[in-house]
Amino acid sequence: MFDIEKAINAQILISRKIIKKKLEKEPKTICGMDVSYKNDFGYGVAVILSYPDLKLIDVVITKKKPPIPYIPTFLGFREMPFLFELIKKAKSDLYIINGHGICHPRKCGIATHFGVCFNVPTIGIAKKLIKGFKVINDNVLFNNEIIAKKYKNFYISIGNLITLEDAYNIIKNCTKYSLPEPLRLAHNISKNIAKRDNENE
DNA sequence: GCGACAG
DNA sequence: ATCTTGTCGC
Repeated sequence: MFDIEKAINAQILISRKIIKKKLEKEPKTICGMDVSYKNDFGYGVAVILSYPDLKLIDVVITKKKPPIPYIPTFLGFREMPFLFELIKKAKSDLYIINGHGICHPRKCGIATHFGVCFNVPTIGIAKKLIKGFKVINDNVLFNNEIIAKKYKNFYISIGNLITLEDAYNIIKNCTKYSLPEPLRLAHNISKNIAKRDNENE
């Protein structure tokens, strides 16, 4: 059973451990992570690219059943097991996660959840805002603070160990199409694997 | 009937 | 997220 009260408390504790600081140095590698679903299974994929030239370095895949169904604002608890398996084999200077970072009611979207738990720099990328968040002039405000930036058709917020300015510039530098390259590739691969794996049954 | 909230 | 075809355009 999924205990909502405990999950909320966990998110609050995690949010207190966010470290917002500039990257020590420019990342040499960036990893995009995403999970696609088909029937009972989820397919997690991590794609590591060099930066800033964006050459493919590695792809890691994991297949398993998600622990809980999707519950808005608790995505981290559903997908963390996938990210945990992926990071074992996918070490990188920076991680881009499909989902929000601190642009979340308790400042604990999946990118923050993951970034704090594994003490790695993360950026959250999401195509839609969570209920209650509004964008004004491409800025998402939360208590008079710019908590996320809209860029093209998605939103950028920090997860952990980075600043929004750094995150924005890096995302800008690695977005050629509708999503940042590491994430776009992870998304495409996970979707294809989910489809293909299911066809062989 | 009301609300409709990442993936 | 997933269910789903063709079609327009570069």
